[in-house]
Amino acid sequence: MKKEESLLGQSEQCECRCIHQERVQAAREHALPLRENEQLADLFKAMGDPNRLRILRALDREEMCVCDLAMFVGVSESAVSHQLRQLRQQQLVTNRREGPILYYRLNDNHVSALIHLALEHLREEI
Amino acid sequence: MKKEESLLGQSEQCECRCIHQERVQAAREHALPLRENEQLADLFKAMGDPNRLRILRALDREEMCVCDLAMFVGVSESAVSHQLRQLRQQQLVTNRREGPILYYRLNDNHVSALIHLALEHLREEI
DNA sequence: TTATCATATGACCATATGCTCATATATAAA
DNA sequence: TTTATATATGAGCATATGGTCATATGATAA
Repeated sequence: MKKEESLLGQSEQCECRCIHQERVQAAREHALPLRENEQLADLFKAMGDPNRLRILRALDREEMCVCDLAMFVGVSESAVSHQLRQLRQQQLVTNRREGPILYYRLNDNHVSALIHLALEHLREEI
Repeated sequence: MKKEESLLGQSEQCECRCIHQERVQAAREHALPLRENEQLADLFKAMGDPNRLRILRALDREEMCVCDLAMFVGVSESAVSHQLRQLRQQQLVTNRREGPILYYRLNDNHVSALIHLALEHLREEI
């Protein structure tokens, strides 16, 4: 995780046999900033777990509280709470408090759109 | 990974305190089949690594061979090859052989669309 | 055939992940 | 205040993941 292209400046020659230097160069110019790339990966990673994905799908319909989600997913409330934290950190869900109960919902419609697009990909490919 | 809702049939009472049974029930009816949910998670997971994401972004422009990608990402060709295998398994990339060289490219435009949508989400949220 | 190049694959290891359990916090009721 | 409810959080552990190294494969050249 720490071996970045720090030492591979744009004009350096590589010791490895690299076939298309121009393409590598072009790819570098087109690449996302390190930090943004990392954030993007974190976003996909947050969606890349079966239980978190179930949670997102459930919240795509209506808001639910933690114990509902725990029962739906079939794991402990603590486990769901840990998962929800990751989803919150990636701005995938938000909540609203009603007394002692927190109602979770999707943060915006990008989430829904991402899932639907991915499902399309999945269903086309086979 | 093996504790599924196998024991939580639709009509059973839960021992845990669950507030909105109807919502849980509705979420169950709306839920994806286990296998499809798993596949969907695998797809997002494949996109949820910084180096694999860089590879996908690079291939979004033009096809590249393994050693190009290795140089671009800044890891060994072996590492890239391992990553490409995951991307192939998720149908995110394909390749074409030209002599001894394999040229990789994105499999379809869903991939590109997913990345752009996720980037939108990222950029809006802050 | 042998040698070489481009890539793939398996074993291994350090780190990351997801869960459980115990505990902490926050709100509401008694 | 004390008690209960709903959720959050930290530690610890088993498994998953991503990299390296060594080796295998597949294509081309000699």
